[in-house]
Amino acid sequence: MRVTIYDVADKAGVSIATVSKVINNTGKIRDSTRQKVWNVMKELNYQPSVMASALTGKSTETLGLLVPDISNPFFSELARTIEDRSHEQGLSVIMCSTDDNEEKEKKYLELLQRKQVDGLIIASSFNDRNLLKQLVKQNIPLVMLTQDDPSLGVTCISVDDFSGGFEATSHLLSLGHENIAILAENTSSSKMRIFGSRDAYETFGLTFNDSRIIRTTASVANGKNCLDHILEYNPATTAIFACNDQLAIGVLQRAKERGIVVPDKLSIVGFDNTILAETTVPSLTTVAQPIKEMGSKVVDLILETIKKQVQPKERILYNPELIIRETTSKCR
Amino acid sequence: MRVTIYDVADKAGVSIATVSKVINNTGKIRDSTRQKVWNVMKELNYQPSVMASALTGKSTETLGLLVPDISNPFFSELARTIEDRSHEQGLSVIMCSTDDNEEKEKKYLELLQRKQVDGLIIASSFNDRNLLKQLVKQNIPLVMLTQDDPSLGVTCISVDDFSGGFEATSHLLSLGHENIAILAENTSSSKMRIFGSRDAYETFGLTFNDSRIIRTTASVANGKNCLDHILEYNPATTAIFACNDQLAIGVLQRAKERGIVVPDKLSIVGFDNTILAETTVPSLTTVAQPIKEMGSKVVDLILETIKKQVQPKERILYNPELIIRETTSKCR
DNA sequence: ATGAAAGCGCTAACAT
DNA sequence: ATGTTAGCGCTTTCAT
Repeated sequence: MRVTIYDVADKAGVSIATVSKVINNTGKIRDSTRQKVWNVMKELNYQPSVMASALTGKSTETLGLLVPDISNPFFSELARTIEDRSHEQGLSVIMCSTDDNEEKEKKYLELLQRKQVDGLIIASSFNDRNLLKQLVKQNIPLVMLTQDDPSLGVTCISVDDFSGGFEATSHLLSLGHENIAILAENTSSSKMRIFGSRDAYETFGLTFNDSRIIRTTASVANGKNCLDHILEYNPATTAIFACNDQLAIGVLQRAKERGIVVPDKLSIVGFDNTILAETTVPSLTTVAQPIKEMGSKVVDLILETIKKQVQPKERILYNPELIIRETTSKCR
Repeated sequence: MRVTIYDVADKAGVSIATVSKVINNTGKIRDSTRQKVWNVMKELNYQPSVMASALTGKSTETLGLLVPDISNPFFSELARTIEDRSHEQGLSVIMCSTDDNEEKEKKYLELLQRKQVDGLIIASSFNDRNLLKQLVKQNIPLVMLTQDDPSLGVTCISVDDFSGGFEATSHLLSLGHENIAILAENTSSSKMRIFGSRDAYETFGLTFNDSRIIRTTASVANGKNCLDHILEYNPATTAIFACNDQLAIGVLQRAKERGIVVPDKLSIVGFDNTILAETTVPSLTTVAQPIKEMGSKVVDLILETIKKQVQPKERILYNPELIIRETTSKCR
């Protein structure tokens, strides 16, 4: 059987209360006693049960992380920094890939609550915002990541999507492209990127056309399909702004398959600057998010929220950075 | 406060024992009572506490997953299938990236034990095999993934690394390459891939040279450095077999940077067939692992182990598949 | 078919 | 400075 606090107490010749105190560094304990207990703990290889202590009201030292898909490089890179920072602070993280699927979102949220996670990091869009509102009402520590939705009244950390969309589109516009298609997801971030794009058009004195937006979800395969679609219905398109790297790469690959030279015949801008962006040829012009900073920050923030027991509802926007590589060139 | 079993019992006018029984579908309960309790649970949105039930000896419904690095596409893809399968079976998974760092390995193992995870999936090499042996001795359900080490006496799931190494090298050899460098990690899988490579040499009646092995760890950056090293000390090298895609891609990129045309001047074979392999240009010849099957299987197996409370110690090898793309060609 | 009560491993208030 | 004890929310005998 498991070594319990009783075993330690017995062997050390003290009460369990004393042992508990040395574990948690509370109360007043004589140094010699402390030392004795320490020794016994080591000797017995005693590991305090998180379950038991959580039951008494202490924390579970566990965070829940919801992302659309952990196998998407952007989110796995994000997850990695979150994991590192969490572990540094003594927390472990349970990962949940929601696929932007309403049922899964709900199920995972329930699961995580049953597990009494200390806090939730939500980097996945929620079809049913009410679920989130409920969490807030229940005062469950919660920080949104890559999901800037002020209406929720919780802390949001994200890149400045508006500005990112603006930069990406301005870049294309300044290269002379006017026939630009946008590949977007059904998320708040995509929405803001589109607004940024629209703003760029206006800045350039051009009119933005909603019909150039194609809705889809992040995957290389979808990127390919989108290009097929574009070529069929808008063959005059000279540039594509994809709201994430995976889509951009799908476009890039299909272009290659169809003999369309990038960037000569088609310029492409992605978003996220994942590892994928560097490994393609031509390498992908994209908008970088400061993944490390964001991941680190979100953990610090959720920890703070947990400690203070109040939802701080800040709104933190990081600056995106347009990284010009080889998939964009002058329109001709 | 949280809704507890007492609240439900009160409101339903029964004892907590009865409620417990309907939750777990144990004992004999009158249908009408069951219905009544069900209704109250729904009404109160009651969520049984995993903590409390775990404390009574039931499972925590949690798995620990140890990988070298979740942001490595191979492992994030693997993690995704594991996560999916686990959730299907009602389990959540805590992720731990060890970086093949002995301290982290130890720390995470302790952490996961304190959390009383039901089982461990270990896809990370262990510097200190004793830690693993201890786990086995403590009878903690444990399955090794991508780590075929029969000496451990536990179930191992992996691709047939020997055969993978053989295939990769045979491919190169049959193209006429004889001056092949190998980029390997310090893992059991790399070791077997090297043996496979050696076997290929022997099959071709050639002698394998240990000095052509370069040890490193998985990352694009390391791949680049390795090529620099090779070019300096073995400029006659015509082909490289990298034990994972990241290294292969590093090589590919550096080759491009240095003006070495792939595959004309240098052939490259990777391993894993991650998303990266398809997105490069030229696309990467690599050895595919059946990630989905392996991920699914490992969860089923650990579940079985948990249920039966005995370590089954099977050894499951999946067949690798050489995928010939564009980074390999005849030596000339 | 249902309930009372002991116990899981721990914390924290209260005694001593 | 240390110990006693009452919970925490649940499961599981054992009564009834």
